[in-house]
Amino acid sequence: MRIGELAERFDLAPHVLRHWEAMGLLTPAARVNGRRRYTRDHVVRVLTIIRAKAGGMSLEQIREVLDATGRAERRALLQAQHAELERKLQEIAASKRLIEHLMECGAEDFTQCPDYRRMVESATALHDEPGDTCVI
Amino acid sequence: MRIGELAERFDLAPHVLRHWEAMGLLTPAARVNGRRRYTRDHVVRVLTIIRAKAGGMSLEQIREVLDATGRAERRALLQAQHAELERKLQEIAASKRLIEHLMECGAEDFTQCPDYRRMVESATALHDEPGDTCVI
DNA sequence: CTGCAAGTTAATGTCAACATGAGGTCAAGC
DNA sequence: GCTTGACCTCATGTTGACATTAACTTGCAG
Repeated sequence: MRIGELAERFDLAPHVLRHWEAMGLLTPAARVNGRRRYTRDHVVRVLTIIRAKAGGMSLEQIREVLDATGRAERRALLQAQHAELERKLQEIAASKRLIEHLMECGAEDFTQCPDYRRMVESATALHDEPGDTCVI
Repeated sequence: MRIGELAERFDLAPHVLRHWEAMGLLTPAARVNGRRRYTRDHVVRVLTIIRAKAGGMSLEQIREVLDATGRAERRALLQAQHAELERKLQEIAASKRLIEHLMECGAEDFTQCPDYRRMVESATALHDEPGDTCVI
């Protein structure tokens, strides 16, 4: 399988696969006259990379997981990533609820809506000292 | 309220607020001897920006929503953003399920696990033509 | 044999969202 | 009057994940 075929299969540009290779994520099975050749296993690997990216991992993080030797090491990395995903889920759910309210509320200047202020406050970690004089 | 105080309140660097201003997201209420002055309303605005960023919006998108005049225009923007958040939720949930399986599975080379291959396939939009000879 | 599409490396450009640094201003405290 | 610290503008640097371009080689059709 040549680079063009593999790239087209996932609607990627070939240089993306070369980039991933340069980043240490995807080493071709062989070279034929200098051209890269890939196998079925590489298809799974590319799928894995795409899925991991969709979950918000950086190429560096993906490389760590793919390179991890042994179950223990990989488990630790995955644990961290799992927690991170859970955090993101909460974060996005909060933003979503906020938007739902904004659409219902319909006040001309939504920053003046007391409901909105309450939601924003509760959804954001405040670094206020307790007893601060400026009450938002 | 000076820029340093507002920034510290959210654990931001002052130059971040200046950057947001340069991007058209946050205009100070006034200037005193050239120094920016902010009000309580700006606190809400900063919170809004932070929350929107946490939801994955770009500064440009945030500016559009904040600048939107009229309920209709804002509603349209929010609708789009709401759909986008829903998509992200699904995406992240899929990645999370994948990771959960990886942690349970524990095969030495997880890319060989048939369960894994099935999950990755189902979780990724494939651009294969039906009847393609290479069956992953 | 001649083209041409697809591959190669290497260098450089892009984009967003800041970060950093230079050089200057301003009010307060000693 | 002099220092200190927070502020100012303007310019340039950084990061991650590519995108683009240049200049070259190779595989295959006609």
